Amino acid sequence: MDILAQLNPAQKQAVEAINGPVLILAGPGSGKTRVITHRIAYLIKVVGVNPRRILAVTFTNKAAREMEARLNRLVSGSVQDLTLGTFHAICARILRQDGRAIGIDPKFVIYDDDDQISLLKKSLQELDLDPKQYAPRAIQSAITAAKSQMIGPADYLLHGRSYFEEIVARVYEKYEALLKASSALDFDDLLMKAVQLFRQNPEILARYQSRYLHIQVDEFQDTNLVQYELMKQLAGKHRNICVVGDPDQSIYSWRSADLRNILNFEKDYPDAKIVLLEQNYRSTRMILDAASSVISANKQRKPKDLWTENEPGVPCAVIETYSGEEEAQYVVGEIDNLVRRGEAKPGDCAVMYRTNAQSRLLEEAFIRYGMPYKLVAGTRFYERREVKDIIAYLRLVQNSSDTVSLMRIINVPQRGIGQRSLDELTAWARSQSVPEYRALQLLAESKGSAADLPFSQRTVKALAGFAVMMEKLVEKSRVLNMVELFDLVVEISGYKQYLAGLMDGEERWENVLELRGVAQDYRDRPSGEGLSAFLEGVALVSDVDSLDEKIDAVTLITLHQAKGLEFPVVFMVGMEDGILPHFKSIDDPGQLEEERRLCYVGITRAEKRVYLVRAFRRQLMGSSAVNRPSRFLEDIPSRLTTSQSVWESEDAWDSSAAPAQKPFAPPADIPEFRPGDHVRHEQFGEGVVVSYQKTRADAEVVVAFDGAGVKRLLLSFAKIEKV
DNA sequence: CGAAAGGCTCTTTTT
DNA sequence: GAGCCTTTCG
Repeated sequence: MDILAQLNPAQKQAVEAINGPVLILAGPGSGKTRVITHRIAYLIKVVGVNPRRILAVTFTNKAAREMEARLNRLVSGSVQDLTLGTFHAICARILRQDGRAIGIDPKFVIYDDDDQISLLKKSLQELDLDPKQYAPRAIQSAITAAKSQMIGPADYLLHGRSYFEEIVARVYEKYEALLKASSALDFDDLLMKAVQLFRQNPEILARYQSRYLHIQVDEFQDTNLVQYELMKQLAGKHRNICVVGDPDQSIYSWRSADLRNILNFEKDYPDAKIVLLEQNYRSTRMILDAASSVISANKQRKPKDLWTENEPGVPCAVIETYSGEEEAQYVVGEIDNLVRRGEAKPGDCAVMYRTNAQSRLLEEAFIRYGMPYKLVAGTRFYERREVKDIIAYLRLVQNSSDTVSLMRIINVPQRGIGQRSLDELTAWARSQSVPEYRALQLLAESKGSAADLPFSQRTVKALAGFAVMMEKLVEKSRVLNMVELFDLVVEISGYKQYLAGLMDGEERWENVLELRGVAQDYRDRPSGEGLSAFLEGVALVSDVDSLDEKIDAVTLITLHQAKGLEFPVVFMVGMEDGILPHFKSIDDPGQLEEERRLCYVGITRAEKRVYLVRAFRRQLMGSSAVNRPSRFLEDIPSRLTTSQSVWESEDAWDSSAAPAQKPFAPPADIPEFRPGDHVRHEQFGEGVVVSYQKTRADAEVVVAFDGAGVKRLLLSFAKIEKV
């Protein structure tokens, strides 16, 4: 196959420019992913570069997987030798490998947002500061911002000007000490420490530099300063670095993404070749024109000429409904219409919104209507309590210094270890200057002869019991595979029984089973390695990673998550001032421009149809508010739109009433299953039915597949047959 | 010690 | 309206 054959001249140029720095400015739908994959394929197949010597950075794990799949079609085999992943995943790998050089325990755990907050609260406590006066969230964002500029606690103190910053500096210092004591790194550390490692150890850097002959960075407009620094370090020797981005799609400045990276790239690499991809293959001309008219209202931008040979298509539908409920109902009803007319399948449609909170109304409408949907975040699987609990057990098995995990689960399920006992434990551990976990071990050893300890007999027993259980897990973890270890944890921690006694226990148990499905992917690895790979995997997933295109259901997704995706039909809801643009951004011109880019990203996801939907009034934070139409709507010339008002009524929609229109038509015969039935699915293979539940228009079945883990499937769309 | 109830605050986007 | 914290009672 000729790799260059199906590319336009600009794309071809981008693929062939393999020597030296390259900056590709790629408009939406311009075949960016195509260019990246073809470039890598070209390097491997035509130039003969060993895949081991190529590094490709993506924004999400999903993008990485997709790229891998596409590459496999272009150059079969050898793709697994590529280094491919997110900045965070790649840095984690580097630090496990070489972090020792700067004092990082190779068994470090990765702390997510939640863990960070817990640790910050603990820091405040130890410093005798009031968490009400100094909101952990605020401190966290200050620390994140500092870390993305590689400012450590000591530097922060020097920079600190306000009183708040002084406080932050103190907390920052304490927080770092606690991280260190827990052998933990937060997300920002992964990046920052990698840069630090390379700065302080030129010989280690040299190794990576020589290895990576070619470096490729996607979504460059959303990188921050540390990421850029890291990239520069790695490209230091060969200078074959290719970055792809679109300033108009920069929507992560709040996560310290810095558009200056694009400008600096041209400065740091004056010989950079710049390629513009301006032909759009995705959208109709109407959609592209509407998007262009929105984005051109931004002042801070280089004008760009996007064009397309696609047909004009239909105008964007601008819809006004009465309330948030009616908005959701309109969306479902309209999708139903499209499906009935044969214009689209549910899986062709996406509903996009600014804030996660907006998904609830939509979800309710989809459920009521019996329309299949998949929610991309919202559920936040890895943030669920039961999921985090089980992961905390496993983390503690791997790394006994992990205090945050220890404190999380020491009394879950209840073991009679209350707050007071914990305070005593912390105090005693400190007085003995040992970590909490070690203190537990000491207690377990001295059981009985512990008259001088500041604990009651009962407390000692409870604490020691926990320590003994954990020790058993640690011991077994050396011989068990990941699934066996998982099962053992759930069993001897008493977690299974604990859930069984809870009201929503069944639902939460299903989540535990789903996590077990993830563990199955690591079953075949050697014991210790399986555990650390599993923990790393679950620490660095993003919500879009779980999006499954193969399921024919409407996608519910935030505008941020939608970046990089495309759908034939896009509904953007909440097109109101205060929502998009968000009220927090309205007063700041810079932030307002980012909101506009967000709007642009949304519109440009669409291939055939765009609906811009708003509600006349809606419930916001409890009370009802009347919002003006989004100012971004004014930027779209009327020749590109059709407007319609579809008020159902002035009364709030009675949610208990039957749907106003006929429900989405399910296939006439829905097969029935029972738990325990053996079934086969065309993608997932064989498995056993865990549960079966009829809904109004469909049925949902949960199956534990032998290979693919536990899946929740809608029978009207998934093809399942009894074995 | 733990469960339940009541009161408080904040809601943007996420690797 | 949800989640988090504190208080209160058993």
